[in-house]
Amino acid sequence: MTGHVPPPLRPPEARTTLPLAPTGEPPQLRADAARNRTRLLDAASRLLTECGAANLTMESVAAAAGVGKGTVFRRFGDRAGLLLALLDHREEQLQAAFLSGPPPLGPGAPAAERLHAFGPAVLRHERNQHPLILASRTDPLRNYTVPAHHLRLSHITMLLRRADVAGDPELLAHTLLGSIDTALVHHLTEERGIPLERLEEGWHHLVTRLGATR
Amino acid sequence: MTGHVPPPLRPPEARTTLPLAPTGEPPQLRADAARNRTRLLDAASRLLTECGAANLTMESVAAAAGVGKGTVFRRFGDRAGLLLALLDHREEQLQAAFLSGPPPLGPGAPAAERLHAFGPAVLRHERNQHPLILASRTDPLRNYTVPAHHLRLSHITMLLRRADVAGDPELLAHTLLGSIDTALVHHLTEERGIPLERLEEGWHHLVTRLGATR
DNA sequence: GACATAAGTGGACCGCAGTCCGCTTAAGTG
DNA sequence: CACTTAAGCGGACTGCGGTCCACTTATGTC
Repeated sequence: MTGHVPPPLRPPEARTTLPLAPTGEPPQLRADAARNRTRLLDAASRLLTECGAANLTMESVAAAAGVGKGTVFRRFGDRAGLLLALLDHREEQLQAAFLSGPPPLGPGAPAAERLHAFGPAVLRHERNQHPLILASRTDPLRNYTVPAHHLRLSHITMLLRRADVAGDPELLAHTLLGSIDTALVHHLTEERGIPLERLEEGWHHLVTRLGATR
Repeated sequence: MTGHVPPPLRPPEARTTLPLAPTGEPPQLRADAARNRTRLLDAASRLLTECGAANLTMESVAAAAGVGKGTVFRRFGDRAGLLLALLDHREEQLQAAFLSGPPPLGPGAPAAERLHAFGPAVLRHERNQHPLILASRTDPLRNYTVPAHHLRLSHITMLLRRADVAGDPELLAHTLLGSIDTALVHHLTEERGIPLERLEEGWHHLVTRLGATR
């Protein structure tokens, strides 16, 4: 979840040494690269609060971090990649909460309960990050390939199965996630003036209707 | 639905003449402007099939239509506006089908039937336009303000009410539309290899589960 | 410590979206 | 038809995302 290294560029490289830990890839950066990475993230996060997402240019981030523009792109691939990396840290907290946190969101509660708790948790988690999240959504398809989304999706799918909800679990999971998608939520709350509470009620109603009774 | 005139720029202009028809705005273009508009749309549509959406630049469209670049922007606002205008014509056919076409999609059938018919109709309508639709989605919020989306939304909302579906009709309508959103459908069919038929089944299941029995 | 090399760096460069503003022209008015 | 004016026009210009490649450097090896 953590290391965004879009251009791994490492050739297929048939492993000669057996992997001690089953790490998919070694995201280990060279010392200077790792230092520049954190510098860039710090600079970006500072500029973000100072100037807003709209005024955050790749060049300004590079300048603020004291590195060249090319370095930013090499590390994060593109602008969306940088913004996604900024979101990543926060996302880990949410993930920890639903993967291993206390019930009803975390394990320990019945699947239906966890399902009910999931929507409000996401809504509240993203509540203050709408601008950044929206700014990271340039390509409408990219969202589906982001690791964070994948994790949420498989989590919901798993809960739907465990709760014995009828229907296609994968499609239902997509639909559920779609109903609390940031863009939609932002539109409903900001443009239409619908309070978050009503969205939470909507989530509960939907989950109930799909057959996950509390 | 038809006239995209993003920069009307007409000042508040307290009407002195009473409007004979209650037209919100006069989208009537000057003769030369109207001619250039169709020229631009023709050129764009030609370039689109020849080079694909990705290679469609505003400058190339302008050149192909024999007008200046500024004219394209004045008429369509931005790139997305041009692409949306291209989609508009096709969209009208779909609208005609669910607003005044034959049942079960059009009026005449019970609301639940129409609801069931709506999903497959949209899926099939958009089937061949994914690239163009996706290319028009730059701003994740814009979709919600597009007239076509608004119309679909209020249509679904109306059907949900008439079918006496329990819950918040507006939120449910958003959720239903989200479940057949182009980006999602494209991802599921192209990336995940899920056939359209399965998506249609998913739609029927969802609508049924929400309480609209056939 | 000398060496090899893969990884990292930075800034010149490119293409395109979008803006600006002085010029042109369609279309009412008398 | 002469005149007025608001709408339209076009292309130079700006700013940013993204690419490229010659140069530098960290790191493992002997």
